[in-house]
Amino acid sequence: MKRQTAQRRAIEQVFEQHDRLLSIPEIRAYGSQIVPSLNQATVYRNIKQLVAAGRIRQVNHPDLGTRYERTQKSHHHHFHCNGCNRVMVLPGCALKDDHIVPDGFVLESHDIFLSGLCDQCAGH
Amino acid sequence: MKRQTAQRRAIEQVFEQHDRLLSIPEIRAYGSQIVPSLNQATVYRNIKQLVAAGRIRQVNHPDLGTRYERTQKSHHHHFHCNGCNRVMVLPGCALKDDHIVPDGFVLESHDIFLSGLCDQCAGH
DNA sequence: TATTTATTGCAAATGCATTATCATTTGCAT
DNA sequence: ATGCAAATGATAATGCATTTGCAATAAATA
Repeated sequence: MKRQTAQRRAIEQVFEQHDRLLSIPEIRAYGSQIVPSLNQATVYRNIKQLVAAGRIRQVNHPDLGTRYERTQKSHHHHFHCNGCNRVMVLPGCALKDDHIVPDGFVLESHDIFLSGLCDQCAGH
Repeated sequence: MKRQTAQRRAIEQVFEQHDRLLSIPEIRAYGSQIVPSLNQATVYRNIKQLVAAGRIRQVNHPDLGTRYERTQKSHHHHFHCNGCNRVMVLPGCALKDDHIVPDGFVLESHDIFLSGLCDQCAGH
């Protein structure tokens, strides 16, 4: 990551414009609107570097596979809309506070994946 | 699934003996203790049939990939121990009851994946 | 502006989980 | 006990996401 390139700027811009979990094809599609030549291999290469640099984070969604999002966000969970198939961010924590692991267990982290319909898809 | 075979019985037995999320290699390893010849392709074939028959369910763990568990269990979540690397079942629900999705959203399902240390790995 | 070399685009290659092929074995009805 | 089709074991093949090789392009630096 020693040089500024239009492709890399485009990819970062995609994450600014779409504040939700994105797949490689989505990143490539949105990025192509900025830099039409944008190649899939270039997306992979830059995503890898951005993850290594700590600017974006990989999320393995149980239903959708590998996705990416910007790191600079506070604790949140992901909501997958079965209507529009997008994954949006729900700020805050949905985990019960009390006593969810058995005695003796140490809880270090958790991931919560919600799904259903977003307001647009649910409302008629 | 028209015939009873030693292999299929062995695989079902594995799930009875190990009441947690199992990977294909784990199923194969435990099953081999019952039927030594047990082949990996046979495991895949039988797992597929057992899933189709509704006897076991596939779970895509965000950190560990594809795993399987018996269906006949009430609502629960999964705890991945970073010590012994097993995934155990925590009965009950750890989701906050109130107002976790924005207005207008419809919540249909959720998956919660916890991780940390189990009692055996945490206790000294 | 010329030079250097990181980065790109393209296509082929890789790794991996899963599936298909096929000869052999085995459950089960007769 | 026999015959037939389902199931197995061994291995090759597939699909897919991701990676790599390489020539061409384009940032940065002098």
